[in-house]
Amino acid sequence: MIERSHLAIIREVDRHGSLTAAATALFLTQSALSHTIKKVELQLGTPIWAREGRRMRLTQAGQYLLALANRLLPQFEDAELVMHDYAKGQRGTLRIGMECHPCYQWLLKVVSPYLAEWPDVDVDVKQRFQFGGIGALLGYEIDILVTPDPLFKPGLLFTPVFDYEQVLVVSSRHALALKPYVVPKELSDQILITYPVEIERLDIYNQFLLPAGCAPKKHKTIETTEIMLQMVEAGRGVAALPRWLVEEYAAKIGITAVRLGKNGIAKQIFLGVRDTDTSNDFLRAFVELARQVSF
Amino acid sequence: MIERSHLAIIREVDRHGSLTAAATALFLTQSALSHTIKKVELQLGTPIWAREGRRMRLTQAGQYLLALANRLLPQFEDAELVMHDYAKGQRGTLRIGMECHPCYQWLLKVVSPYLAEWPDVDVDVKQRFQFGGIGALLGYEIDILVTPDPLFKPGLLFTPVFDYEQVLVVSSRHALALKPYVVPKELSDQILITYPVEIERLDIYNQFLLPAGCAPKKHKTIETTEIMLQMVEAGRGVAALPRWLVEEYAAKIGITAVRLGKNGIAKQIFLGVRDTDTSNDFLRAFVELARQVSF
DNA sequence: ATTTATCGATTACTTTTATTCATAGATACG
DNA sequence: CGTATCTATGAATAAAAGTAATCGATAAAT
Repeated sequence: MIERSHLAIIREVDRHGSLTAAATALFLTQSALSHTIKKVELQLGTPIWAREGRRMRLTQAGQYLLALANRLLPQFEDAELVMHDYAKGQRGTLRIGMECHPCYQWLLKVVSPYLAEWPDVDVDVKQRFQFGGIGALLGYEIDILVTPDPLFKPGLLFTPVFDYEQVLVVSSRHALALKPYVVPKELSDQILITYPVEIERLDIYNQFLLPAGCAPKKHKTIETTEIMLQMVEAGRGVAALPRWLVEEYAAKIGITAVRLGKNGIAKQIFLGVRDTDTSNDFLRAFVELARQVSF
Repeated sequence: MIERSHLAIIREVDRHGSLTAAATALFLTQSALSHTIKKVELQLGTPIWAREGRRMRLTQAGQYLLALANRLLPQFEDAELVMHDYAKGQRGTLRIGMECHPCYQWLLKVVSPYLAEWPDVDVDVKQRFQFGGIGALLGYEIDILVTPDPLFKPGLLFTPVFDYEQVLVVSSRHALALKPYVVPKELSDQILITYPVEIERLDIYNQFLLPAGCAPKKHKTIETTEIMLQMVEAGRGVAALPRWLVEEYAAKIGITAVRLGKNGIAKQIFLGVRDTDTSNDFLRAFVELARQVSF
């Protein structure tokens, strides 16, 4: 078997020109190298060097191995640096799962400074999970889950990162735009636009319409926030989104936020992680940064 | 230090799904693997696997190492096959040096079947040497020297591979074309074309003109055999070449071979090798094939 | 629900391998 | 021609790798 150490010997002998010098560079005695070399040559069945007096000339086989050494050794050495980064918690891939459609806009604000602070950490964002966000977290599909619905399970740890109010978005020219708040039955003649997720995960149903026994005139689904808001602006329907998001867009397009019910719908976003990962520096740093950015 | 064996362990554990199975594949006990793994993880400072009950899941660091293993291990394994070929004398590069210009045509006839017989041997031909052909052989610049001038030195071994007659080539329409042979003074009014080498290495001078105290009217040098022969055909000069070479071209172009002197000039081509290389199979095979082809 | 089989970790012990020391033999250099 | 320097070698030793036996945990089978 050709070992890494054999390649290292071949490279150092070539670099320093003699066994003795190579031995010093490798922190070994000349005798140790001589023994090792003899064994390797015996085992390979072919000499690596041709002995000419006290000079050692690489044979063709030796030249082949030298080329191999110069190719492979740097890869070993690089891998060791990488492993050192992993060991220090400086390197890795942070796989973030999103169970909260509008949070994407918020996430971008966190990821941007995070990437600058952790140059050797890659960030990956996933939005679809076969067994739900919690399942993805437990199944190591993702490392952090961004969700409004924490599930306190053994092995998982949820941290609230920011609070917001879920509001109704309507066109600025809409009849409801001037109201201080809307009540459920006012949506009975409206077209409601939501993200394409199960109704149980839509707060406007859970916490607003269903308790009052109401339903919108029609329910449409749209993937992207931008298109959804343009539909709303055009008076083609109303939607429920975080207030901060609506206010951000309100500067650019004609939309208005209206409180849902007299007291509004208060929401909270959580970051979930596996508790085995709490010692991971770059993961903990992300959670920390997420909280800072949000206040 | 990451060793080849560590990469092998990571690959086998991944392949077989368990330490126990990997241990079997590596002809080791499960205990041995467990020990080695523990040591490596301790030394790297980061776990390679996350233990979940009796399951082992690769960490990100582990996945990095697995990728490294899949990249590097095949190169080790391939190198071992190559070394095996070297050991059996089946592989290598045969560096042939030529000190005999027209022999190039002959060499091609030998190399062609040789390459077919030794698929893992590369052939390289060199024609210019800083310290002469013998020097190139002794300095490991080449492995075989094709030369008409053997020099019996300790450490070198010369084998005659074929005999030929050096003849004068003239245009078929040339006055000398009909003679049974030429004498030196008949060249006094001729233009002599030779390869661009030292005069001492030109037999037509050494063995023909100089002993008789004669010289050609003019001496031109040309690198390539083909152009030289076309010049001869055009009546622009005469040249000295091996008879077999002239006869080969005589079928295509209008040239004729004429004996140099009453008895002609007999020549012999030798292959020279270092005596340390005589145990090299593919080198010995070349010398052998060269003799067979030439008879 | 309980037994059984399987897995990985651990401890103590054994074997193998790597390394060193001391030294011989060979070779280049002043 | 001696001297310094190089590689090779044998015996001794230090270090590493491996094994056997066994434990605790966990799936799978009954």
